[in-house]
Amino acid sequence: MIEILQKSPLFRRMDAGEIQHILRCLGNHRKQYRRQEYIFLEGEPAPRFGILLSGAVQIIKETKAGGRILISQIFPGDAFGLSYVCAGVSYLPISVQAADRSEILFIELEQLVQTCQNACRFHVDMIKNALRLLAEKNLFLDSRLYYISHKTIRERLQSYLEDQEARQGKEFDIPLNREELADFLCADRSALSRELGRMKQEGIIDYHKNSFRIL
Amino acid sequence: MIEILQKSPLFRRMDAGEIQHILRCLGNHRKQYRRQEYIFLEGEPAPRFGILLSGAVQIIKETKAGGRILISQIFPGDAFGLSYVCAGVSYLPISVQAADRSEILFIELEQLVQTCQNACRFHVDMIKNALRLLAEKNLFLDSRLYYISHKTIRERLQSYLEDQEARQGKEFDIPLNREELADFLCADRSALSRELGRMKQEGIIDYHKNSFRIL
DNA sequence: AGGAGTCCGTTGCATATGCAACCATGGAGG
DNA sequence: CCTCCATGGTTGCATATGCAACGGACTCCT
Repeated sequence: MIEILQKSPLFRRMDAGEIQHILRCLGNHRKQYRRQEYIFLEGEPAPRFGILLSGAVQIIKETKAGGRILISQIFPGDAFGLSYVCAGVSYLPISVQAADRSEILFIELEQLVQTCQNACRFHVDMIKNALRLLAEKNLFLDSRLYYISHKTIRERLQSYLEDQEARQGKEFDIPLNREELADFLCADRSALSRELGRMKQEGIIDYHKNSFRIL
Repeated sequence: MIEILQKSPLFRRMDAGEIQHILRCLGNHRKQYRRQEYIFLEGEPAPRFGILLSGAVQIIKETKAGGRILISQIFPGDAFGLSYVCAGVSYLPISVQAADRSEILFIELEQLVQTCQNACRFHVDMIKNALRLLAEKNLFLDSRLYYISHKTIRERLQSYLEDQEARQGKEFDIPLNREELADFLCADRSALSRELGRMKQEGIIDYHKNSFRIL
């Protein structure tokens, strides 16, 4: 368990001893779930968030039509529900379900922000980590919105690829396959493929598999 | 100044005396800017965030083509740059410019999260407020992304309107005019108007000005 | 009254894109 | 070697939508 938490962004830069220590302040409230079991249910309030210790869980949304939309997948070490807890929502707009037998560590907002009686200085680090987590998600959503806000697939691709170039350099790999990229940019896979072909044809970009270059 | 801060989400639920007190811990670092002057410049690191005390500032992004995209407008009491600071970015992807003569209160991350020497308990409140701010923005972006991820304007409208209905009830007003709604949903104003007309025609919805109802 | 400005609906047209279907390639595993 | 499966490129077609232009209703100001 400590090894998992060391990889968790919420416990970033903490060693095993520090985590041991802070776990006592946090209450160490753990629970096991069976496959398919609901962890949070749409419509509930959100008094605590979770950290997945083992297994796999999914954030899902049930549509009016009865369908289920997969919002995101959570892997061991990841936190989920943090935004809802920090925003203090009284009605969860999504459900969280175990995709496998899973173990969850639950943390309450008060436990996170209160400087504990033990006056442990790691609290400050963990608060910083929580702020970082929310802020990074924010920037990620911001950038995605920025890409999608362009009306044509070509413009979406260009804004995305320019961003990747700025981060990784002249020749860069993208971490998504074609289908994932199409989903990410809210476009049809075949239409995206077509547009990529055209752009290569016109000499705007060059690519091979997942390696790209803007010309 | 205290009156402005009382309206600021970062100082939520604090009275004038508490704000006075916490300001001393925060350093009270203020600065005046003239119209057009840059407050943060694209490419800089982000060591501190700002709270607008008076005036107006804009978040802008310069495009490759030399154009300027207005990302968002900041009004007195609002914080800006918080996400970049909390995420610890070393390269700001946007610029912040004064749209009017403005006064800014600057706060550093360390000042926000460190329990101050004065051991003032308001720190905990402020940290909660910062978490809430980031989390709420998160949920806002999430919902917008959810609307936009639908491929047709009709579906975008439906998901948006259903959400508003869930929040406000059977008959609800939307806070955006047609042009703002079109921008928000990343659609063309005339196309959106056309689709609204069709939906009313088909008896799916009814509306008059900004008052809507789903049938 | 007249003029300017804002907001919103309407329409004709070109086209970008979703959709469905099919094929090619390459890797994994028997 | 063969089969199965995942990935991704291609294409025909219908249509949703961006774009540009215009007109009506309304407010505000002189």
